[in-house]
Parts: sequence; C-alpha cells; structure tokens
Amino acid sequence: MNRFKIMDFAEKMQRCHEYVEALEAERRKIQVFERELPLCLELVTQAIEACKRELSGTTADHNMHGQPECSEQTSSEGPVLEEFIPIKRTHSSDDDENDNNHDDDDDDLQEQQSQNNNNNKRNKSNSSISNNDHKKKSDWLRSVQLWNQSPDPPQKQDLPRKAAVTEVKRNGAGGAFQPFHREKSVGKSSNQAIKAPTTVPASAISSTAGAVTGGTGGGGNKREDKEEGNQRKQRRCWSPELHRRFLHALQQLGGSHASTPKQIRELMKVDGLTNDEVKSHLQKYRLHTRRPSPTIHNNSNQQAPQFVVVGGIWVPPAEYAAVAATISGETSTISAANGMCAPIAAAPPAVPQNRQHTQSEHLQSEGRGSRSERGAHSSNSPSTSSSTHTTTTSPLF
DNA sequence: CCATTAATAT
DNA sequence: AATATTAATG
Repeated sequence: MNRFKIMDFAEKMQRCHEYVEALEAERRKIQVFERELPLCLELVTQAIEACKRELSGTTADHNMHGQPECSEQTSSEGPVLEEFIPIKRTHSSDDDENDNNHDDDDDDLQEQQSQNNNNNKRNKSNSSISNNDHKKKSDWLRSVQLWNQSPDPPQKQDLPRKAAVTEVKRNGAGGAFQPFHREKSVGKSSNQAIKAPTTVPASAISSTAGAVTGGTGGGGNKREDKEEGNQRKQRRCWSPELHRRFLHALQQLGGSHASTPKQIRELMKVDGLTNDEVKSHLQKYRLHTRRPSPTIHNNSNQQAPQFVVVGGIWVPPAEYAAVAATISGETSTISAANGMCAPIAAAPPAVPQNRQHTQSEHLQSEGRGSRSERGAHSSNSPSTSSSTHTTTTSPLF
C-alpha cells in the first residue's frame, strides 16, 4: 500500500512541477498584456507562488486540492494554449499538448491609411479596462494586434474635441501633405500584383514595403509603373476611424443634409482627404440613411420601425457608441442616438451649438456665408422629424 | 467654383 | 451587391 502512495505522490509532484512551468510560460506570454490583463497576470503569479510553496513545503502531507482555477487543466503541457480562442474545453484532464502557434495574421494591407489616421479600431479606452473587461475580451484582444502595428500616435489622432485646439491649418485646397497612396498600379488591369514583368517574386512584400514607406513614399518607385495614365485613384477605404471622424463632423454641422462636403472635410481634419472623397461618402451615407433596407421589408413594417433608421445608419455599434460617448458626452444616450440619425431628423437648431469651447470658433463660419440654401434645408429637415420617429420621410413620393 | 446627382468601375 | 471614383449638371 505504501508504494502505491509513494507513486501517487511522486506523480503529483511531477505534475505540480510541470504545472508550475506551464504557468510560468503562460505568465511570460501575458506579460505583454500586463496593462490589459492585470488581474490575469496577478492570478497566474499567485498560482505559481502557491504551487511553488506547495512544492517546497512538500514534507507536509497536503493533497494539492488547493487549486481552484486549476479546473481546466491538470496536465501541465496542455494548459498553455488558448491564447485568444474562446474555446472552453470543459476540462480534459490529460489532453495532449497542443501547441497553438500564434497565428499572427498581420494584415499589412491598408497601412497607408494607418499612417495618417490610423488608429486602433475600437480600443480607445486604455485605462478604463481594468476590471470590467470580462466580456468582449475577444474583441479587444483582436485589436491588440493592431497596437503593435500602429504604436505611434500619428498627429491628431482622435480626440477631436481636444485636438481641435491644435487646429493645424491644412491647406484649404485639398491636402497636399500626404497624398497617401496613389502610386502603384494602373487602374485597369491589375491593381496590385503584376507590376514588374521581370520577376518580382514577392508582390506581397513589395506592397508591404511600399505601404510602410508611406505610399507615395519617397518618390522612387521600385517598379516601373510609369504609366501615369492612372485615371482611377486608389480607392480610399473608409476605415472606421475615418468614418467616425466623418460622423463627428456631420454632427457638428448638424446633420448630413446641413453639411456640405467641404465643410465636412475641413472638420474632419484628415489630411490627404479630398473633397470628392468626402462627397462620395456623404452620398453613400445619405443613401443609407434614407433607405435602411428597401429590399426586404421587415416584418411588422407597420409600426415600431423604431429607429430602424438609426440602425440603418450602418454605423457599427462600436462606432456608434464611441461617437455617442465622445460627442454627446453626457447628454442622454438616447439623445445621442437621435443625434446619430439626426442627419435627417434632429438638429432643430440648425446651428450645431458649440459642443466644446475648444473649437467652434470659426469652424465653417466663413467660407461662403451666402449659402441661403443651407438655411432652407436645415429648417426643412427638422420638420420631417416630427415626433414620430417613423422617419419615413418619403412615404408617398 | 462648388455642391449635388447620375454613371461607371472595382 | 456595395462602395468609391469620375463625369455631368445647377
């Protein structure tokens, strides 16, 4: 009988040891995320200490039942995995040691943007995340990867409210500063591959390099795509951040209908952004705001469209929240919601009312004050809003 | 010129 | 099908 116990004990020791090692490995991994996962780190650390204590103080009897959160893995090798995956293996005592290679899918594409207005997608609150992050971990975890991609604060970054003070007077013309990317490719046949007929084994690499360099980059094109016949601009992709700015500007101006592309662009203060691009985006925005989903009539079309429109504002919820928080600050959430859809409905007082003492000043004041249209529009729009949020402004056309 | 609408390309 | 770019129009 004794031997049996001894065996058991040895085995336990071994396991405990392995476990400690695994824990340490784990801790090394999450060390990077210290800021984001403080508790996690603490937890692991404590666990390690506990185990070590147990090991060192082995003489005492002690069953090692002490570990509460050990549930997921008793085996040592196994535990290390599941970095991001939400997998919830119930417990699996002796799993194989599956090593997850951290597949860092670095998406290098579209870094040209990140230069100017890069930003972490949705992780704005760095400090706030401390204790209430249990949910949506996967979400911002994903974003973590973005961090290393864009570690530096470009210039204005976000915080439009505050940044406004800076107010870098971009040239009114159209941002000649950083034309961002316009270099590569001819519009037609092949946009990004092809290039050099010779070899160019790594199109991907080249593209990456180019992007990093900053698109137009220092001039010398590696490839001979001298065909400047580019009639087609490189598509401007509206990153969430850009869109956020867009919305922000829109709000300041008091709705999509009260705002003109130029004004929007100026408010956005994104260099390299052309008037046309804003214009285009505005067009799309308006389209979407008016017709959430013409195709499928939602059931219960009759009533309770609610703010379908709001939803229709294809603004991603995250954005929406962010913007709402950012802009409305503390004004009731609901009002914020309205604000969003406001483009068409809200904004009764035409003038966007100074939101912050910071800016305003002379935002769009000058320019051409003679636009009488604007007034008409603004006065007109609110009427549509009426009380019922049906927003079906064009019931019968 | 500038803003809006329509057409076109990706 | 959606979205950005270009052209046309007021």
